[in-house]
Amino acid sequence: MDKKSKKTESILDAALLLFSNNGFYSTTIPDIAKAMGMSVGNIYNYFTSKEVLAKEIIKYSSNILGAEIRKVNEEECSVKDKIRKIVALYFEMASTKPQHINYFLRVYLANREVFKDGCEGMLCVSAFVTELMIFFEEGVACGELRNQDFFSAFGLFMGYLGGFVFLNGENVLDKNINHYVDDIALNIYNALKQQ
Amino acid sequence: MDKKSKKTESILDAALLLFSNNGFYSTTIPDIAKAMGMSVGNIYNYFTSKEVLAKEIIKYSSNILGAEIRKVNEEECSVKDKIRKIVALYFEMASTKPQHINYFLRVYLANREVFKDGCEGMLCVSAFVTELMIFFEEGVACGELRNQDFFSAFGLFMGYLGGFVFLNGENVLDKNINHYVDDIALNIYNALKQQ
Amino acid sequence: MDKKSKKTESILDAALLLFSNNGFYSTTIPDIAKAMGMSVGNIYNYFTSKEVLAKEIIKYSSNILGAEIRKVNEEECSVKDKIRKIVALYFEMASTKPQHINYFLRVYLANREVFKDGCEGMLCVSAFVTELMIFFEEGVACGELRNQDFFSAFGLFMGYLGGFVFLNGENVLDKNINHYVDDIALNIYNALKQQ
Amino acid sequence: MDKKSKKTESILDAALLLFSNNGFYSTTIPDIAKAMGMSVGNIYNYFTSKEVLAKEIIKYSSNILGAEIRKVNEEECSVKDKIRKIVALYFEMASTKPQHINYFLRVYLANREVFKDGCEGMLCVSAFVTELMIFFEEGVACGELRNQDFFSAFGLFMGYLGGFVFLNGENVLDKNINHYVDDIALNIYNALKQQ
DNA sequence: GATGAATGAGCTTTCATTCAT
DNA sequence: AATGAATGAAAGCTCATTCAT
Repeated sequence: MDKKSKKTESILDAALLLFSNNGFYSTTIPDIAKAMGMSVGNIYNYFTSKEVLAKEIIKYSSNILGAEIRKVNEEECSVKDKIRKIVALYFEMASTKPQHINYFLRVYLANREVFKDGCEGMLCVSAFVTELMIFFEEGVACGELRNQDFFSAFGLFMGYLGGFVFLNGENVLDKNINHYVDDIALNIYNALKQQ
Repeated sequence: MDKKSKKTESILDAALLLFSNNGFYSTTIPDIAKAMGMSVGNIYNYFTSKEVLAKEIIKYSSNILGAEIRKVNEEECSVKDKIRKIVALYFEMASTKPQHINYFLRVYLANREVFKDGCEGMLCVSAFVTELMIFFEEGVACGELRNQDFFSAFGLFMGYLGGFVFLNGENVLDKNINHYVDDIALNIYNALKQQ
Repeated sequence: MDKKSKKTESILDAALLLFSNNGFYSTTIPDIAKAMGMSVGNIYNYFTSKEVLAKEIIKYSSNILGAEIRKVNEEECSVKDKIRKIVALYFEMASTKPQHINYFLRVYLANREVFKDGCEGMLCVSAFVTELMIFFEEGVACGELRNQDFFSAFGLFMGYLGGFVFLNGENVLDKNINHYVDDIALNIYNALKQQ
Repeated sequence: MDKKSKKTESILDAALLLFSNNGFYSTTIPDIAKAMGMSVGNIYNYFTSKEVLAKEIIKYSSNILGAEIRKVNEEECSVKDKIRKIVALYFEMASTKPQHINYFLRVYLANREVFKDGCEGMLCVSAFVTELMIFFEEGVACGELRNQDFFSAFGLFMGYLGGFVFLNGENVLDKNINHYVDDIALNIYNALKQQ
């Protein structure tokens, strides 16, 4: 990776962290610059506006999350196990690198006006959606999952996991989020399996 | 209802609409005032700050949604039917009065800093959560639903429906959202039912 | 005193207290109304504006302070004793009804723009100035005080006392302000006496 | 002095002039910006708030006045002469750079709420108070002044001079303020001298 | 006389973006 | 590439004053 790409990525990382913690509008460009030890003006040499930066971040996070799911997709195991692995990695991510999931929940999902131009129709999260689509279609193909509308299944999977991470952030769960993996994987499997 | 309460509620309605359409930070008090044909200063005679207004709105919407679910809870029918009715009313709401659900998704869920003081731990949405808790516990009591952690079930129900409404708003669904009611109700039932 | 005058005076009292404690600009008409248990609008039936109210108050306080000094002027005693009595009553006032002196220091002396029209040249504090003028001229007439420009003497007297009350308010004095009466009366006497 | 310090000081000068002429609350940040030919926002790159600016100004003026008095303190002359010189320089200042003294009278002395945090107990005017303390203690040490409480003497000195500058500003004096120097210096000397 | 909802101009402060260096 | 001072529009909020009741 060349020097320019390296700096571009470190801006993405710093901004991701701040946006996901404090929200898009409560994070300022000077905040990001200070967090990086970089000047305000120089950030604009890498991203032409705050909105563009926000759009690049969602693609960046979507790629990272998608790559994790691809690893599961490439494993040789039952669909039931795959579901468990995806839930586990999602919650693992929520514990160790929560910025990716929080960015999705707090920035992407919420500030639609920011992602209006250029991210229509899940375009900016397609890396991630695609992997789930592969997972689902393979599960249907091998007969383990019921054949249904993809978005009915996707909404279940992602809404459930996202909602649960939100509940965890609200501190309403009795136990650590990782304790819920089995329960939740089972619920998802029961919902999607061939009855 | 006296005159003052009436105006208070009409501010809630106007602000709810704007916040849910444009987001909390992209909606200004002048925007709300203009939408109401009211002066900026007068809004502050009813709500002491923009944040306070946002908190009152989430309680207001939570009450309205909760009241709808209570009606289903009070009906005499199978749990399976109740799930279907709740999904249907949720999507009906998303079609006819989307501001309530969008406010939940776009404002409450996303702008945590705004709801920090006074809404901790789902406090401001308790009217709504309580009804779902009643639904779930009755379902368990009559043996139709598997006994599991409430939040595992709640996260499924609400994450799923919320996520699906989001997908609908993104225009990625092939059909009108009401066409998915049966699929989704079935998935939820399969996930939660006594196996 | 008729009902109207009574209410007028109670507005003066309430506003005097608030203005002297919090300053002219930091006190609002609603503050005054609330302190009185009266409506905002009704205050305007008694005083046509906040500025007019402020001007009436300085006359009101000047009358009260002037009346106190007149009592001393009317006593039969040496000029030296009169000085002591005036200092003592001034500090007594500063302890028991500080609003009058603080209004003079914090509102009248400071916010010149408010008193521009109608209070030029000490006009609004003439009741008070006049009494000190009488005191001074009698002292000169009886030979106890040196004949000098009145304002040289007035500035000493009032600047000194006012400044001292300010120091007291700043909590920089070691002892209670009343302990300084003798020292200060002596200093003033030494400054003004026939050498 | 570097460029940034230079601009900081020129903001202090501009704001001092406006505050002392028009009062703290009647002077707006846009007023100051316009007087400087600078943008509103940029002022906040130098001072974090209007209150902070006001506090910096009182320290700035206190330093300037203190430095003038130090010069007198360092001269070799009688205490009587020093009093005259201090009175003369004070009135000279009141004529040529009245903003410093007026700021003290109209802004610092009056708007206590503004100077509440960080300027307690004359802290922000200590440069000035210290010099007068030195003057007084040297006068006592050499036997020319009566040993008395410092604040009794300080209140006389500063209250008198401040009060007189106020009277001058009110246009009630018959003659130019500089004509009163001898009278006033004599009064102060008589008050403080060893009898 | 008495009320207090309503007005709207104006305040302090913020911040994305620019640009001379 | 890098800096950070500078801009200025726009935000949230306040409050003297009015006026229908």
